[in-house]
Amino acid sequence: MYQGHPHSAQSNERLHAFEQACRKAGLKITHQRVEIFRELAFAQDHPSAETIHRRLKKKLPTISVDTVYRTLTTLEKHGLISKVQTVESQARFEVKDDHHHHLICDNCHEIIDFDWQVFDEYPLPNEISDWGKIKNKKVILHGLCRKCSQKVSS
Amino acid sequence: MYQGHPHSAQSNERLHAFEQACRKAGLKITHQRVEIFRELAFAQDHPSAETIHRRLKKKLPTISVDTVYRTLTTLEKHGLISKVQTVESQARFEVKDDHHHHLICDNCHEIIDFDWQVFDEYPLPNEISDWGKIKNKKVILHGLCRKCSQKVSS
DNA sequence: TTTCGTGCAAAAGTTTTGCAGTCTA
DNA sequence: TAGACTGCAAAACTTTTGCACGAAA
Repeated sequence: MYQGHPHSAQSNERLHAFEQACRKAGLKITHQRVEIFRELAFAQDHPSAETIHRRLKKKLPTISVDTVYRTLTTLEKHGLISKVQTVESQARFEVKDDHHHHLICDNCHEIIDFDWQVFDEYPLPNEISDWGKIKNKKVILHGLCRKCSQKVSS
Repeated sequence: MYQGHPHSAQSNERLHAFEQACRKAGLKITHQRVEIFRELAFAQDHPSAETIHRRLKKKLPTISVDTVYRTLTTLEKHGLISKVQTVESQARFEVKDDHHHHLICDNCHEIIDFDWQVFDEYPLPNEISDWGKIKNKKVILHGLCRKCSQKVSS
């Protein structure tokens, strides 16, 4: 359910898989790309391009925002990451993973992932097949996270 | 499931309810607001501010884009309409209605509504209650609509 | 008549793009 | 070395805001 710790073996695997995928796609493995992907893979909060840029400046002081945008667009085009559906003005991203759902706090805009296997296996209503071909189904829950509901009520 | 025809009794009811809600909220009932709401209520495609503006120019040639933006923001603030979650750069809107789900074509970006009562009544996973308080649950299906899958395959 | 809303124009916020130099393979 | 990638700067696109006039209650 949750993503690995920055220094775990699982993390290195993830970066290794990323480099493999880049090679396969004919993308050069640049310092910037690796760091952007790493940032996204280890963040649990589905950050925007601006957020990723801000965080990376500590490590790569000269990285530019447009590189972050360009890289995210490229990686999305190659199916390595995806945009998250939100009602916010800035686009937010996550490492591609079709099988999870989102829990969104309407106050602080935190987005966290959750699994729901029973739902995943549940058949869709019949009428849907008339519409076309479904590739992905996802549940999005909105509400107030624990922290925000305490703030609001206090 | 679907929204009423422009000239049905149901439609007039909808507009009437809108005017009531405006009065209750202390909002003046201007020509522009009524037309923007009407456009949204009768459109079945969850239009963006730009789209609404383009469509309204036939009827109200002098209406400005910023009025459309301002009106949509105001109506959303008062809970009469809502933003739709998308991965697109322009925000899209719909008349507020908590109990329906979305079917999105990844090619032409058509968004249509569907009902799924079995899901609505299905209990959430237990762990969710640890996170906070859920106010709304929604299913979003992605895929290719019939028209687009034919185009792609031909 | 008073207050709120609109249209205009300008600004702010988000993302994309052309170009010249830099780096990966 | 060749082609792809980056950083810079400028542009494009989306949305918001200040102000003066116009419209609703």
